[in-house]
Formats: sequence, structure tokens, C-alpha cells
Amino acid sequence: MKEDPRLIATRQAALDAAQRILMDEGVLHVTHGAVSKATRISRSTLYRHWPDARSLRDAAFRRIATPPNIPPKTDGPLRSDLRWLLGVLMGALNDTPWGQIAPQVVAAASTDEEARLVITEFMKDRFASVEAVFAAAIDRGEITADVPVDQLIELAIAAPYFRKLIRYEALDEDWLDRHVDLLCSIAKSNPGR
Amino acid sequence: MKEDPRLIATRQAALDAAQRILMDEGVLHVTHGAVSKATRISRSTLYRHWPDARSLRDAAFRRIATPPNIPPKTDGPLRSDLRWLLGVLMGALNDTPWGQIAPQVVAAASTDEEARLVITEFMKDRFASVEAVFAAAIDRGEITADVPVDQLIELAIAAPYFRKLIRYEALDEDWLDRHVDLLCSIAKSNPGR
DNA sequence: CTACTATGCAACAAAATGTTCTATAGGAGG
DNA sequence: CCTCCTATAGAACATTTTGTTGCATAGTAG
Repeated sequence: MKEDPRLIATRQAALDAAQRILMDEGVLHVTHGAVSKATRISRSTLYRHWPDARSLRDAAFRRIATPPNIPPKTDGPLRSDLRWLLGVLMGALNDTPWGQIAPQVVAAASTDEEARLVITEFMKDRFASVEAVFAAAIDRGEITADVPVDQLIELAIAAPYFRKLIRYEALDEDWLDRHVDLLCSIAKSNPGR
Repeated sequence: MKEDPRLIATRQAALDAAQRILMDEGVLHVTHGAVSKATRISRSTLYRHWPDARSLRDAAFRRIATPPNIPPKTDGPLRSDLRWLLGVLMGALNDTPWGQIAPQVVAAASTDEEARLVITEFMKDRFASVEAVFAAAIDRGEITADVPVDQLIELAIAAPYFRKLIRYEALDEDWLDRHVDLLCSIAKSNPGR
């Protein structure tokens, strides 16, 4: 019992348009009417797929906010693994739709339970990746088990997001190098706790 | 030529209500209709004060997006100064309108130049405070001059904002103690650069 | 007391937001 | 090719939101 290809086609076309509107004009402008005008899909069809504006916006959000699931590289030295993983994360913030809509998801999350789920799930995934990198380093004996890994993970991810969403400072290779260097030196100087 | 007190009164009452709506329900719900219902001000009067929805939202925004200035304490040991300053910052995030509104300012900043100015100015101020704390510690010889102060400042502030705006994790005394401890141990282990 | 003006209210216009019906066209299975 | 099923477009419609205007009233300044 396969799904009708027409369902899939309209859903895809509608969400493509919704995503573009979301990125270009903000969540306020993601409506059935706007999507209908941007595509050749009638409003009634859109309402059949998403009963109200909220569900349409949620769908558009989820479309972009679904993490591409990065399998972390855990074989090299800690610095190399971290550099690679955070490089991918930084690239996503700089060059993907996720980076563009992240501020709006953050805002929506402050009043909307659904958006909050989107972002916390997304972050859980990111944290797991970074944690795997540190865990591997501990297994290799590269760092000791008593480094405050949880705090390091938080700092590792918080910094690029903070720079992007709040400071509007450049997220470039040079900055990332220094960031990773600092994280590694903390991990290896083993501040204990 | 003084301003008619009726103008002042309605403006204040309207913005009070708008602020509450903004914090409780999000920027989407800040409309002339909603404010009118929340107060005893007629819609037509509201439209006379703010010609459209955008100007009303902007006004509500600016009302609370002006953060209080914190003069840093720079006399005690580094840990104590940092703990105090970040404690104030954390308190503001937890318990003031600014903390509730920050996510929406962040979102607005992604499309609105004015909001971006508000937040970057605010951050510049915060960074200066933290920098003063580190500078004093260097002057006292408590830490050496070659610690990567800029990165530490960024991490110091990024972490609480990240936790509050993105992770929705608790910002409590216990977390802050660990955060400050880690920052101090980094500064004192002097990872160089 | 008089002139002025902000307000509330109601009536209205325009646009956005949902709903429902019907005809049509596309797809599934024989 | 033929038939049944279903998703769609389009229009007609009801409802709500958004913005405008005219007027009587009440508060304010002088």
C-alpha cells in the first residue's frame, strides 16, 4: 500500500515554498495563502494537508531543523576529531537553511512547545556527537576521565551559536582553530573538579 | 507646551499590556486587537498611536530591550569578581523582562537592523564588564597577561545565554559555580597561545 | 467659560483565514 | 483500454482579523 505520489509531490512543493518564505520573510509570512500563491497549489489543498497555520509553520520548521545526523569521526587525535566535527557544525550554521532559520526557531521556542522540542532534539543530537569524540579520547587515554566533559561539550557548541545568533561575528576557519585549540588545552591541562 | 497627560497615560497602559503579551504569548500575538482587549483602550485609539502592527511591536520591543548597565566589581580575587558579575548577568536572564524577551530580540535581529543594534550594543557592554574583571586580575598579577582573554570572555557569556535561549536548561547557582570554576582554572593553568 | 483634542464607540471596508461543494484529472488495478 | 478511487483546483461562502472614518463625549489648557 504505497502512498499516492500526488500527496508526496504537493507536500514537497508546498514545504519547499514554505521554507523559502520562512527564510526570506520570516515565520510571520508563512501562511496557506502565501504558499498557495508561491506554488500552483490551491488553498483548499493546503488546508487538507495542514489544518491550520500553526501546523504549516511547524512542518516548515521541522523540514529545515531536522539534523543531517553527523556521524562523528573518533579515530584521530582529539584535536583533529573536534576540529572536524565542529567544522561541520560551523559549516551548517554558515551555509545551510538551518543557519538562517535558527534565530526564528529560538524565538518560537520561547512560547511554542513544538518549536522547543525541535530545537532540544536537534541539540541532543549535536551534544551526543561531541560527547562521542571526547569519550573516544578518554578511551585512547589521550585525556583523563576526570575532565569536566559535560561543561566542555556545552562550551564547544555554545560558542559558535553565540557568535552566530547573538554577536553576529564571523564564524571562520581562523576562529574555529583558536576555539578548538582552547578546548583541547583545557581538556589536556585537566582542570579536574 | 507640555504633552497631553491622556497621551502619556494611554501610551503607557498600552505598552504595559503589549509587553505582557509579548512575554507571555510571543510577538505574533502583539496586535491592536489583543492590546485593546487587555486594556480598556479602543482599537481606534491604538491605531492613532501606532498606525500598523509593526510599529506597535517595535514599540513594545524597545520598551524592554534596553538592558540595565552593570558596573563590574574588580577588587576581589578573580573567582569572586567573575562569580559576582556572572551572577548578576544570570539573575537578569532568569528574573527580568529582558530574560524573557531576549529570544525574540535574537529572532528580530536576524531580519531587523534596529534590533541587531540593540543586541550588539548590549553585548559590547557585557563584554567590557567581563574584560575589566580579567584586566584587573592581570594587573594584580593573579593571572598572566598571555591568557586568551577574548576567548574566555566569549565563553563566559556564551554559556549562560546558550543554556537559557537554546537548551532550556536550568541557570542555577550550582551550574554557575562550576562554570566560574572552569573559567578560573583555564585562566590560571594559562594555556597560552 | 471657551476652544481644543484625545478618547470611545459604532459603522464600515478590506484582507486574511477557514470551510464546503463540485467537477476534473491523475493514479491503481484488472 | 476500462473502471474505481482519490487528490486536486476552483469557486462560493462564512468568519475573523485588520485598518479606516465620523461623531458624540469627556478631559485639558488657557
